[in-house]
Amino acid sequence: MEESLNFLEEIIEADLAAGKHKSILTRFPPEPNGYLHIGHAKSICLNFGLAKKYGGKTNLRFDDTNPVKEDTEYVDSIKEDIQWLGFQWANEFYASDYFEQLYDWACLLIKKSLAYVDDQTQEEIRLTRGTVTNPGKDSPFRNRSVEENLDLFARMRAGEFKDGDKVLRAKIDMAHTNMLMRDPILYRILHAHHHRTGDKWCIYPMYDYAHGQSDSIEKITHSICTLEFDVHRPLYDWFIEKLEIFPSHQYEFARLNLTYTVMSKRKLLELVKNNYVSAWDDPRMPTICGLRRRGYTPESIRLFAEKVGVAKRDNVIDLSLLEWCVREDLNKRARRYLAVLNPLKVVITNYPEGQTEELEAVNNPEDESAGKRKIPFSREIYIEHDDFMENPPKKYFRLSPGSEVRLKYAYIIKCEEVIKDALGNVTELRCTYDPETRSGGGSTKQVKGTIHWVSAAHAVPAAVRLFDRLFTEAYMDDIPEGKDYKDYLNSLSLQLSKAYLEPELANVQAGTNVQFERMGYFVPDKDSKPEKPVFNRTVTLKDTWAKMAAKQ
RNA sequence: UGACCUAUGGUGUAAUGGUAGCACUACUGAUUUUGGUUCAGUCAGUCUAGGUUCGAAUCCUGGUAGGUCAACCA
Repeated sequence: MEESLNFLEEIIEADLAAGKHKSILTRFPPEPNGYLHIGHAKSICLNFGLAKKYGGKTNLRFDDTNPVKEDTEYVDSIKEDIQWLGFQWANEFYASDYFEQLYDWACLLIKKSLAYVDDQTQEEIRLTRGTVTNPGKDSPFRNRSVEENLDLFARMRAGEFKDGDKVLRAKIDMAHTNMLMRDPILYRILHAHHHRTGDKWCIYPMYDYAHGQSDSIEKITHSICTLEFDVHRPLYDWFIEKLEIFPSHQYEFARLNLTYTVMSKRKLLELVKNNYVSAWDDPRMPTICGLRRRGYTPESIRLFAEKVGVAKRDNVIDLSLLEWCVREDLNKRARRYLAVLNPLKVVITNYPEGQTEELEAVNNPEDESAGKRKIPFSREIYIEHDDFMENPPKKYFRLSPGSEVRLKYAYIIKCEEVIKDALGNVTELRCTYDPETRSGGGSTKQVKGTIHWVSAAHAVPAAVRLFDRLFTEAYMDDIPEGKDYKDYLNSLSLQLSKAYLEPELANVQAGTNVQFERMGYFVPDKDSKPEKPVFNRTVTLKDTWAKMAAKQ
């Protein structure tokens, strides 16, 4: 059975078969102006994955041609995230490494009468560019002599002019149907400090003038980018042709869109800047570092990238696929523990006071080699508040007055009495247990429900936040207008301040992924059918654990 | 009233002129010390109208729908 190829793999295989390249070289070219998100992860997995599959290499190149937006902080985070995802670049380059070469090539274009210095204002340039349906008009400066252009361009570099006074433009065709070909700007004057070149330059190349040539300099064979750069390809090719340099080729694929998820760098930056979230790595963020804090593994993200596929049509991936990918990975690897997030006290009235026994629990039901552990059981325990309902709907399997339920790894208990406070809130349950039903004791008694619990005397209080789907749902398609967005986000965040954890969890190392036994909650069904549980959203503890340890 | 890109179940993605397949979701059943997991199954698709062909998701033409392009951003 032959594995089917995506369109990029087909292109590469054809190129390799035709002897066009001996091996392939791809690149991942982020602009260091923000943190990487799940959309970049797709691109990273593609570029590195393709190179790996065909025995090639991948460069990391920072597209740092706009100093006013870029920062070293972003460079560092990008490198960290790529490595965390499990990829290693062959070379670390910067577009700014090529500024001198790019300048020389610009002079070459001038000499070939293919570029000129334009004195028009930004406004004039915009107006004379025409529209998508109307051709543009030639600049009055379009036919300056080579000598004058060379002189002016050198003086631009020397800093003789203010920002915006002049630009260098390619001389192509002001009536071209592709707006990008209407004498695109190559260089603009920007008296700004660059995070790498400092104050050496006051003219900076534009994306179109820098990207293809950078690819060419590095001899990138397959320059893979997203669909919106499709219209840039003729320009990309134009520079390579006129400069007669290594013919890199650009290929476009559809970028990733995820339901309920904000993916624009601009909006994510807004969330951080306005303190709607704590930082770029806030677990509610769709950034790679945010996903990492939420407990996503590199493996799960790589699996996701593989599952979403690569094509040229616009797509919106269902968030449930991403969630499926973590569960798929973690179900097999992460140990499971008991933790009660929203506790309700239960006193087992017929269990001897002061008695404690150790019960055996399985560390991972899908992996026997993970072994077993002991958990303490005693007269007073906490159960999940949601696991008790005073007036249960028809198909409720858990505790309600008079009903029986199994405590995972322990006994079957029966709810005998409900205790309420003055406001009528349920504050405690009185239950009895059946000593014959100890787990593994051979009892044949069956009950419909099994719930998790922790011994009140032994439990560890958790002063941490839990990261799970509730956070995920905070990503809406658009950021709501107004200032209550922060409250909105917080209302969707699950506070774990009340939670109690099984004592063994205190020994778990920081940075370990763990899963809690059924992290479920009830949501009313849209068609107002009886409410329906949503289950096992693979709750994981990661960096947060270190914070909790520090507090104690 | 432009150019370019795209169109396959609810969502993605295969099939490259020869049986429309796979995954996620939803639903059903089996197993189950959590309703999770696992296993089995069900629902559901070629935008439209012509044309070429023995045969079209695939090639051609015309429509339609969506996307991209008019930063001195990338």
